[in-house]
Parts: sequence; C-alpha cells; structure tokens
Amino acid sequence: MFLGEYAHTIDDKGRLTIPAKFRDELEGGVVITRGLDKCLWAYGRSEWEVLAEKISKLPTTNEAARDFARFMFSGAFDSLPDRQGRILIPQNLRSYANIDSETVIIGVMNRLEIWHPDRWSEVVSRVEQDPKAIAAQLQDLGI
Amino acid sequence: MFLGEYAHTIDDKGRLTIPAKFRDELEGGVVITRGLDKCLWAYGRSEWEVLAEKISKLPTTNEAARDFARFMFSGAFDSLPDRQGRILIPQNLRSYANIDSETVIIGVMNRLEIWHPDRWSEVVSRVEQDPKAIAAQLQDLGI
DNA sequence: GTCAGCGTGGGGAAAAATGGGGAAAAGTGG
DNA sequence: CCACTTTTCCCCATTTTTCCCCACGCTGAC
Repeated sequence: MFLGEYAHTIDDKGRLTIPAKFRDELEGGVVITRGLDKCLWAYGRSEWEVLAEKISKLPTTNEAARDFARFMFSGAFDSLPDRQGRILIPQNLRSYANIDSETVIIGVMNRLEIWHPDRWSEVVSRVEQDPKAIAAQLQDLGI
Repeated sequence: MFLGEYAHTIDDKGRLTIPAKFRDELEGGVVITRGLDKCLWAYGRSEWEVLAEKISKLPTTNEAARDFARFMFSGAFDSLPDRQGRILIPQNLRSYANIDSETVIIGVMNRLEIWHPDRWSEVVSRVEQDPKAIAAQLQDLGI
C-alpha cells in the first residue's frame, strides 16, 4: 500500500528518485501515465496490467471510451528503476503535469501520483477548507 | 480499547512518545493520518487496513472521491515504534494539526487523537460550557 | 531510601537523495 | 555498410537525512 507525501526533485537528466518506502513494491517495473487532474500516475507492473485489462475491455464503439484508452496508453511509459531507485520521466509527461524540477510524490493506495508542488498544495487546501465534505465522505463509509 | 488523556512532547527530531498504556496494542505498527477538526488520528495497523479498504473502493471517476482519497492516503504515515515506544510525526502532519512540541494525546475507543494543547482545551471547554446543546444532539443519535 | 518504569535528549552508523563521469546503444549522414 | 555524432543509461561518489541505540533524569511504588 502506498502512503505518504514526499518532495523530490527531477534532475537535469529527467530522473526522479522513487521514495525508498515504495521501492520494494515497484522493483518489477513502473508504468507512468497521464493521470486525471494534470498529475502523473505511476503503477507497479501488476497493478498496471489489471488497469490496462479493464481499459481494453471498454467498448470500442463508445467514443469517450476510445478517447480515454488513447489518453491512457499513449501517455504510458514503462521503465525499470536504476540501482539508486530512480526512474526516467519523459518530456511529454513532464510538460503534461507541468513539472520541471521540484515535484511532490504522493501515495494513493495502489498507485503513486506525481504533482507540481503548487498544484498539489492547491488540492490540499481545497480539501482542508471544506471539512464538511470530508465528514460526509467519512460518514458514508461508516467511520 | 484506548482511553485517557496524556500530555507529551514532540522532540526536535519529530518523535512522539506513545503513552505506555497504548503500546501493546500498537506494537504491530501505527498509521497516523489527518483527522477531522485539525487533529491527527492514529490507528493500529489492522484497524487502518479496514479503513483503507473502504476508502479505496470509492469510484476514481468521481472528482470529490479522488480528492478525498488523496487527502487520506497522502496524509497517512505508517511507522513502527522504536524501542522507547516513540513514533515519527512527519512535518506535513504536524503543520496540519498545528503542533510543534507540546501535544495532547487522547484515547478514543479504536484510535488515538493527537492535538495541539490549546485546540484540545477549546474542545473540552465547549463541552463543559454547553452540555445541554451536546446532550440534545446526542438524543437524536439514540444515546 | 531504593528500585523500576517511563519520558526525553543526543550521538553515530546506516541508508537515502542527488550529482556527475563514462561506456554502450541508437540515430544520422556519407 | 561504415564512421561519426548524439543520446541513453549504468555505475560510482558525495552529501544529507533517517533512525537505531544508549544514557540520563524524573516520578511513583514499595
């Protein structure tokens, strides 16, 4: 399970260090792709395959489904961490998420998300400022 | 079951001593996360896993659910107490609950809550000063 | 008064994050 | 098909951070 929030930098060669806590789960390979809300999603290979399977099962006759499949697969980039636990983030994905060097990596259960620091803090403050919405979600979950 | 109120300090390294009475239940690991009312919640690992499972079942296609999951998981931090029974509180959680060194730890049934002393005493005095209002609300809940 | 348990502080080893050099591979032009 | 240029990426080195462990002091019990 991926948890937590980390501030890491992408170096001049486009490499991003994966937080040490996540490495064991990602040793077999990482697939990075465009995520919703202009951040990047990174999955371990087995998780990715589950997701890819689901997407490929969507009806090809549905235009929205076609576009979504294009969006996910064309952006996807498959890479193996180097011995220092770093992965390469291709230029097209960096510009999609609007990140250059400073990034925030967050764990969201079965995937990582990679954010521009400013965009991430916007999300956090948006959620924090609406505690009633959080309470409602918690209530629905019986917490 | 967690009960009671304790005043402990977070040291310069961000470590918080877990009250001795709670240690046995938390030996297997502690997950700290953002709670309601700007305090932190700490769960034993098994309790947390039940919670996490529920949150992860929320639909990824719903924007509010996505933000909520991000908020909960990115705020969550999984740690094992050291031999002195202390756990690390990451910086982002400390600033969320607005705590630096002085804290109050309270037991609330299946979780702990970590508070800034002033915020905690506000909660206490609110209950003390207007017990009728609280009682009225509780009546609706069947107590 | 003594002893045991608990909370707190700090030193030092180990690991993590980051930077850079150089060999291999890929791409390009003759 | 070969030679040259450019890019990729593997590995080593340095700095910074993490975290494990030992030690001290306080408090309460016997």
